Amino acid sequence: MEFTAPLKLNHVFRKLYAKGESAVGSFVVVYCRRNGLPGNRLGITTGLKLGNAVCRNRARRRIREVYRLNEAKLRRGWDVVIVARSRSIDGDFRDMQRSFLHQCGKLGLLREEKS
RNA sequence: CAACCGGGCCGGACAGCCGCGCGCCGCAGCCGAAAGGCGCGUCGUGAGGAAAGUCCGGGCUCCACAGGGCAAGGAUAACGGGUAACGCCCGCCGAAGGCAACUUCAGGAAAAGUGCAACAGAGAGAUACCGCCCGCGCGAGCGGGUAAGGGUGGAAACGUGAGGUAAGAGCUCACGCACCGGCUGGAGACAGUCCGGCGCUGUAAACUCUAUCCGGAGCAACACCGUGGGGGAGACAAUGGCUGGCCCGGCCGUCUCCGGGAGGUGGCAUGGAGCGGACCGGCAACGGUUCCGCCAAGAUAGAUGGCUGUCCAAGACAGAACCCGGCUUACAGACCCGAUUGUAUC
Repeated sequence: MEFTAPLKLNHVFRKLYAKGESAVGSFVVVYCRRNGLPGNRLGITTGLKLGNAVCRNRARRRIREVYRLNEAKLRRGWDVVIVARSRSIDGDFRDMQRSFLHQCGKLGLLREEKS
């Protein structure tokens, strides 16, 4: 990924859940907050409720792929945490991308369209 | 051909584009004095038969290791072998099931002792309800004998037949059964048309007894480098604490709360009780190591995904986390080998 680092510190996750902006979609829940860094940091949460390890892996990979394909459209300097919901395991991929972009638009994460 | 039984093997494939972990090599790219790091590119490689449950057995690591004794707890349970070891595997015995191939087994001891045996039933190692027989009584009944018959029950005085008797009873006999001792066979569990004794219910998945084994915790172990801190408050001063049960012995100021803190490297992967084939030994598990092949994930918010197309039997269960040997559980289906039974044909 071009400008995104993994987010691994547990206290950052908790801070985002507590103070970050959020948007709920049918595939995922997105939390975000400015981080004061030049790039973004991405964290993916796949809870035990989703199923066994295979299901959780699959959800995480599909979410990472959605993020990767649409990374160029996002603003920089944000921490983003994406929480998987059960449809992110085997829902339609194009619907999932559309839903994610809509959520990002709500949160003001999308870059201004260059006209 | 069908049904069934046992074993083995595989568990979507191929192509294109984009993307990821690791390794090697390259680079007139960036940082650095250098070592090296970052970036980019080529090539290679990249989850399972159960990776799972964490149920057993080990390796490895630390703790306790100056020990000694006792107790407790846990595990296993026919016999012989295999193995580093096992509660695993193979063979075999016994029991149960199946026409059979074959499958299943918490398979030591009830004559060391204690307990329990609900309901039913007269009675559960202690018994006479009905019945049968004898005696007494006019009679209802009473006293005694009796386990052959009835009924109850998972289980009722070893079973069947004959003799015997007042009626009966292993009381006696024949055959059988169970147990104990001998003899014969077998390496042994065990088996036997043999001989003698004996006739004593079940339950140990009740306590218990017998034999064998077991120190504890785990890679978030542990080692090294680095960072922060080396502090404050309180309690008890031996009649205390530690030596994860107790005693002897040994050691020591101890304990609780609050505050501060940053992580990295090794362990860790070209391995090892390794896998496959041939040969030799063995019924087999397995061993020999003689020969020939095969082994290449190693993350640490945790690498396999997305899209498109083709094919088919239409993709199940499911993701390595220190490493091995097993067990158990989950699983759409595909293929191969062998055996049994039935049917048809020769």
